[in-house]
Amino acid sequence: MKISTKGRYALRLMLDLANNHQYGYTPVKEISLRQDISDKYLEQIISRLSKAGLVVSARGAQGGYKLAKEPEACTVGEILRVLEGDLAPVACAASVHPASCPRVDDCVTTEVWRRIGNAINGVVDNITLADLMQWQDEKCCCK
Amino acid sequence: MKISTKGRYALRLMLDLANNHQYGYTPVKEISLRQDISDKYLEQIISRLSKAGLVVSARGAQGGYKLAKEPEACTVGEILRVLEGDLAPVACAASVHPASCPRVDDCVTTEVWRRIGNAINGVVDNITLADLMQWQDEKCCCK
DNA sequence: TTGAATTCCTACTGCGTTAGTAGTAAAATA
DNA sequence: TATTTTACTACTAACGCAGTAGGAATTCAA
Repeated sequence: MKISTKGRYALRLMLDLANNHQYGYTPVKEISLRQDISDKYLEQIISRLSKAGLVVSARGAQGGYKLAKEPEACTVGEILRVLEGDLAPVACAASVHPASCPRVDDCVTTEVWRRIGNAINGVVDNITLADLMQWQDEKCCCK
Repeated sequence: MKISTKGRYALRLMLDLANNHQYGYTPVKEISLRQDISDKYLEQIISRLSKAGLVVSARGAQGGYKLAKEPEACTVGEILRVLEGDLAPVACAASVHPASCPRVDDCVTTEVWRRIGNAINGVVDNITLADLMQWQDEKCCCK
């Protein structure tokens, strides 16, 4: 019941892009240095975020990646789902294509999984990158 | 971000015991037949529930397992934690022994994981086996 | 026009976890 | 004493995770 490094790194990556949003394209290598994550690994992750349309890329020198939309319009839920898939804790309770199960008729545990899934979605769909940036500032000020 | 078969089977197992609570001890083999899960595998699962004190066992003929407390006093959270461990989505946000992390000072994503964990706990700690039994009845009546 | 920077694509690998299977010892009952 | 049942532990096949590696394609700048 854990989120993989891909999902965790994706969030740090996107927050990094949000922090540098004003400077245009950011190369993966820079993020890699700042976040201390292998650039090759980050590449795989950001490539999926790119295909999902959450970031846009520019090749060649001076290229890199930037957020496809403003930080306040990008939710944690969108990001995590790209890397982790549906956030329901079991396949039969997925919110998009629930897996069919022979026991579905008399299985009441599904309701538990459904409620957990809803709770998770309720959290991640209501936090944006802008929120994370603000939390950062608040944390910073207290020091 | 999925719950393993151990966790899922554990819940079905405990619900089965709850349904048969009035009849005293239930042997694993019976549960295995009803739930269509390998008895040897169930044995491993129930053994952990037993060590955790959620069920009590009796060896020998006419033996088996039964719930250690009434269905209304046993929450889904207790059950899942025995098999899945802490339900926080990442180790650094665990509610009992959070893993320490070198980035903890400037890492704001922890707050996301903490909120997800709280949401999950909020759900599972407020559903008891008795609730599941009631949902079963309601489902049954509609048919 | 060449070299450097950068994304893009895909194959490979080590390792730990999951999902079981299997066998046997110990205890209790009838 | 035979049968039923838990208790314990070792084993294994398959899979997913985490990361490495290498090279092709594209773009910019000197």
